[in-house]
Amino acid sequence: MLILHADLDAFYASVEMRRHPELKLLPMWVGGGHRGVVLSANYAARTYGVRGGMPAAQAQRLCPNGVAVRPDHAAYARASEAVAEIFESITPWVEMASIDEAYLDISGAGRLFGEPEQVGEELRRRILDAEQLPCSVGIGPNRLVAKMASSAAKPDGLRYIPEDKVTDFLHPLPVEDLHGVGAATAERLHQLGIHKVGELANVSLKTLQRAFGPKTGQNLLDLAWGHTRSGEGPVASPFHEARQPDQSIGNQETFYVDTDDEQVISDELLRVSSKVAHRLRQAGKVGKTVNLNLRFSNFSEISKSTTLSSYTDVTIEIHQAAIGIYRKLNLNHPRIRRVGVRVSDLSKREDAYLQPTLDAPEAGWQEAEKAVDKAIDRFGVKALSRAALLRR
DNA sequence: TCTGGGGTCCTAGGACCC
DNA sequence: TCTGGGGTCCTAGGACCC
Repeated sequence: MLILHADLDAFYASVEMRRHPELKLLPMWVGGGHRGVVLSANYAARTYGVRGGMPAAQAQRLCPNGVAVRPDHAAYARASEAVAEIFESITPWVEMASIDEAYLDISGAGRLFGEPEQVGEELRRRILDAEQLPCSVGIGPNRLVAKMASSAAKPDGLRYIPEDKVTDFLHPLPVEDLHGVGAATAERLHQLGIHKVGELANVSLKTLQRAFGPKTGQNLLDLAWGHTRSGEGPVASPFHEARQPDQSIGNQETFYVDTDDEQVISDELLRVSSKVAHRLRQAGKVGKTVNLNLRFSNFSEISKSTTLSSYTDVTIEIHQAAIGIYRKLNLNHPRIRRVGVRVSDLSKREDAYLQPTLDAPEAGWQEAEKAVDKAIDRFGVKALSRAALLRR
C-alpha cells in the first residue's frame, strides 16, 4: 500500500497572491477584522511569527507592515475543485480530507509514473503549472505516515518514507509533531517524562491506557509506531461509496461586543438557527437533537442539548428548542461572547418519518421556508432577513 | 484591538434495565 | 435492610483538526 498526502501550502494566502501578485513581495495573511483570527499566512509573514489561528490583532502587532486580506471562501472552493481534478488525473483513488489536502492511493500509479517520488513530483508539477499553487507531498505506507511526511516536506517539498524507514523518521520527532497530539496531550506526556516519539513508542500500552483511557492510549501507541489507525478504511474511490455522511450541521456567531441582553441573544439564535435549517434543507437532511453552545466573555463554554419528538429542518422549531435550553439554564446576566446551534442525529429527509407537531402549523412553516430557500437561491443569503431581525 | 467557524471523536458519569 | 455486575443510552465537556 502506498499513500500520498498532498497539502497545498498556505492555501488561502496562495490563492490571494495568485490573483494579487504584488502581495507576493509582502508579508500577508487572510483573515482579520474585528475579533477575527488569521486563517492563513504566507511564508513572509510567518518569519515574523504570524500563524494560523492567531488573533488578527496579535498578527498586526508582530508584523505592523503585514497586509490583512478579507477571505473569499467561494474563490478558495473553486481553486480546491480545480486541484481535485488534478488529483484525479493521477489516480481515481482520491479522498479530500479538507479544502486544501487530500489522500491519494498511488499503489497502482507506478506503472504510469515510475517511482513514488516521480509520482509525487509529477503531481506537484501539474498543480503548479495549471493552478500556480505550491503543494507539499508526503508518501508512505499509510495515511498517518504520508501526512507526517508532507508536514516534514513543507514548504513546497516532497518526502517519501518507505515502510522500513518509518520508525527512523518518526522516533526522533517531538511528540507534539504527531498528528492527533495537541497541546493538552503533549503537556500530559511531558509530565510523564515523555518528549520524543521514540520514548512514547516504548511506554507500555497499560500505562498509556491508564493515563488516557482505552482508545486514546491505544491510539497514541499506534501513532508512535506509524501504524494505520484503527477504523481507517481504504482511500475512497469512484468504485467504493465514498465518505461517511455528515454527523451534524451547525452554525455559530461571535457578537461584535459581549452581551447579556436576552432579546439580542434570542435574535442571534434565530439568525443562526435559520442558517442551520437552510443548510439542512439544502443537504436533504433532518435532525432530531438540537445543541446550544454558549461561549462567555471569559472564554468558558457550556453546551446543552435536547432531543425533539420528531425530526426537523424548520427554523422556528430549531430556534424554539435553542431558546428553551437557554431559558432553562437560568443564567444570571451572563456576558456572552458567542452563540452556536448545532443539529445532530441526522437522517435523510426521505428516510425520516416527518411527523407534524400538534401545536405548530408545520405545513405552513414548511411552505414558508421553501419560499425562503428560493429567495436565497436567487438573491443570496444576505438579501433576506426575517422580520424579527429587522426590528432594530 | 485577544482569541473564528466548520467539524469529529473520546471520556466520564448518571439513568435505567436485567 | 444494605446491596453485584453488566450493558446500553444519553448528555456534557474536552481535545483535536483544518
